[in-house]
Amino acid sequence: MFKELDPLLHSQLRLAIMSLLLGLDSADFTFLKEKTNSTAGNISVQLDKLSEAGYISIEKSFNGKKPLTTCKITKKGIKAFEDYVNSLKTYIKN
Amino acid sequence: MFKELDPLLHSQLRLAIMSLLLGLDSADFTFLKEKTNSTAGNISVQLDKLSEAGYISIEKSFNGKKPLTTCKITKKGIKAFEDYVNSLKTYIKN
DNA sequence: ATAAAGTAGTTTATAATATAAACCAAAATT
DNA sequence: AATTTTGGTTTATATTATAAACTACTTTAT
Repeated sequence: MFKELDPLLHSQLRLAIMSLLLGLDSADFTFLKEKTNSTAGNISVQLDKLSEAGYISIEKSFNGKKPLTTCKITKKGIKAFEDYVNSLKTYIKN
Repeated sequence: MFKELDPLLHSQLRLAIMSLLLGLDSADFTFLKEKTNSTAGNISVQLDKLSEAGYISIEKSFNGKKPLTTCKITKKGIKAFEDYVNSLKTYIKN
């Protein structure tokens, strides 16, 4: 009947992050922070969780002298997102 | 960009309950418990929350000698569900 | 040159949530 | 009459989301 909803994706902020990353080659910390209208702390925590799950990859470098955190969605992440959306449909369709 | 997700509906079990109620005239406690594959305690708590928010109405009666808790979705609940689905679409549509 | 403000984050604390476990009362079963 | 089942509620616990506080540096103003 109802499919399980991956708890890692069933979170407003993490879902927003994944949704953004799905449409882009990559995105940096500040971009995600602005687009999601969230706080740095919250973003930081959620990126870690997504990264630990293997849903995104994170690269830390420097943009000139400033730290730069770049995120990409992984294949596993794309799959998880698609599965999540499919599961969701068992709740909201019709 | 992303719309807020009503935290009351952004919960697997409450969403399942609402989804069920949306398609029925009414449903009783046991039915909801079985269809959602959840525990009585969890159902009880979530029904209270939905009821307090005015998303459902709860009627307690007896079926012969057995207690019977009957739930109906309210107009407010239907509206909230629709809004939730629309908000959700800002995250999952491509 | 140095103080103040801004950037790009991380870590820690707190409040809210979901969930399960324990419990209760009555009814049905053995 | 003791045990199990039914239909729940209440309480406890573990997880989560979120914000607040902090770090480390850079840029800007004085």
